[in-house]
Amino acid sequence: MLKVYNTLTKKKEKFKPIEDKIVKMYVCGPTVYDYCHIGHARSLISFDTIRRYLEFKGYKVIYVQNFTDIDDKMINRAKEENVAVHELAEKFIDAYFEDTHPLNIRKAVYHPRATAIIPDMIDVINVLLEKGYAYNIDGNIYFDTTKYDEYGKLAGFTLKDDNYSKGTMCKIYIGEKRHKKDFALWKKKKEGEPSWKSPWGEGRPGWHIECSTMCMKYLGENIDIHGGGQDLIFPHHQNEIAQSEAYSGKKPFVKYWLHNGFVNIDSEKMSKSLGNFITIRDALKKYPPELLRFLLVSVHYRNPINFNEDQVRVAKRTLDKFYLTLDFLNQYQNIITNINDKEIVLPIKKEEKELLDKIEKDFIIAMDNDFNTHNAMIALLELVKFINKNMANITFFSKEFIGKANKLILDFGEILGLFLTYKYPTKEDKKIFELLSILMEIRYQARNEKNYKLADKIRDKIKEIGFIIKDFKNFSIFQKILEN
RNA sequence: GCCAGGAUAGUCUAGUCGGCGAGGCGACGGCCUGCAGAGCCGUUUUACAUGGGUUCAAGUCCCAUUCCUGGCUCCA
Repeated sequence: MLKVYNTLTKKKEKFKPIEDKIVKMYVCGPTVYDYCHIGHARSLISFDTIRRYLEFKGYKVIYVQNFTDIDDKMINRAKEENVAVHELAEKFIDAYFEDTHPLNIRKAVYHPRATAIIPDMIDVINVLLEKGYAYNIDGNIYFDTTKYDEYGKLAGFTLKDDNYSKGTMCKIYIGEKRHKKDFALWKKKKEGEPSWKSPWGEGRPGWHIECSTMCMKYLGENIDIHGGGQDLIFPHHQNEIAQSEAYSGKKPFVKYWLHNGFVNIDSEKMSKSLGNFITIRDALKKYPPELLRFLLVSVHYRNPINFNEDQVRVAKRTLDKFYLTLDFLNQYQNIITNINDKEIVLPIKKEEKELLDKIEKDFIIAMDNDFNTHNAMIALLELVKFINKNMANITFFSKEFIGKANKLILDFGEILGLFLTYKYPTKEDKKIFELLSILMEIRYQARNEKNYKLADKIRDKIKEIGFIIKDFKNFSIFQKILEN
């Protein structure tokens, strides 16, 4: 039974999509005025993992993620760099895919851009005006939050208790808005800015309206999951709810609101304003992509994660344990053939069977509990430890166990977006594997004949190509050296 | 001020619709080893912010308090 924590109710709830077997899922994507940072990566990886798990549970997931390609930040940055806004967008949308691909973040079913749905947004705004939820002041259209009685329910406040004794709100410029929490649906054109024609004159959409419009256009007026970072709860998601429900008259707009926690750098929030952000691009120069994904997925998605060298080091050590297991399982056949002329096939042992069942059960229990990837990983780690522990004694395992253990780790690994190169080796990978296997066989013989000169030469040469060899008592394993 | 989340051994991270004390890292010791690297084992056990309360039983539930983080303003 899958349970998810819903920001709207602040409780874990049983997950039951509106339509059987189909999950309609929308995740807020980046504003494409800069490279994505590892905070984005965390959000994207969290929801990518959630998507993968839902698919594992048998749901068809319709996953939509937007690109915000028009807003103040876009306009300002374009001006600074002296390029057109759409050129800026092109550049960083391309960069988005370049950066997310190595992290095994799958593409959404739809990746709409705000500027591609301007007519749809205008339609939505029109209806809001007609229904009296919005007002027009000289070509600027605002949403009237006082007309929508549940305003604040996601963020945990009501307009009534909107008292701010400690300063923050005094700074807010209310301007022509009727209420300080009212927000722009449409902004009148300013000189030199991109603009579109509308019934209220030239202008451009406000920030929040694009997500509502896209949700409704691609998924419908009621969707199952809407995700994003915790910083989007207010005002962005709150405003989305208000305008969507006001538009359609159907509640709830979103059944489950899911929000991921922040990435902290040395215990401080990573943010653009603090300037302590690390782009995915820079991180990938320093760390292998799988290590990054592993690190980000090893913490529950709602908890804060502290990103520093120490954490990376710990993650690396743990990941190495997985690699050792996987390489062992993969090379098991070679190892066995080297050691024994003829194969000994033993039936799977009770202990092995029980362990596999337990791991599978634990993994699913963990993931069913609000996608607790941390515990899911601990379950897999238990299997890894069992294998690594008994590895030195090669005849310990039954062949059936080897196959099943390998499949289990790879299948579950795929849900976490890990170990995909083991599961889906390319033709090239397979050839390399065959070649290395031959070399390992030769080296094995050389070592048996105490011809260490040859054995070491092979080891050195293989290392130059990018593989290290680990010798155990009766056998050796080759491992790919991770590249950044 | 309001809202949300948190405080678990040297450190990081689980567990939180109650029922004998979790795991990783680090440290120390050992085993294995032609070399190298790695691996394995053991030790590091009055761990749950504080004070009350409920209970046969509380890290877990209730009340109060302290401190931390985030949001209330563009931000994943």
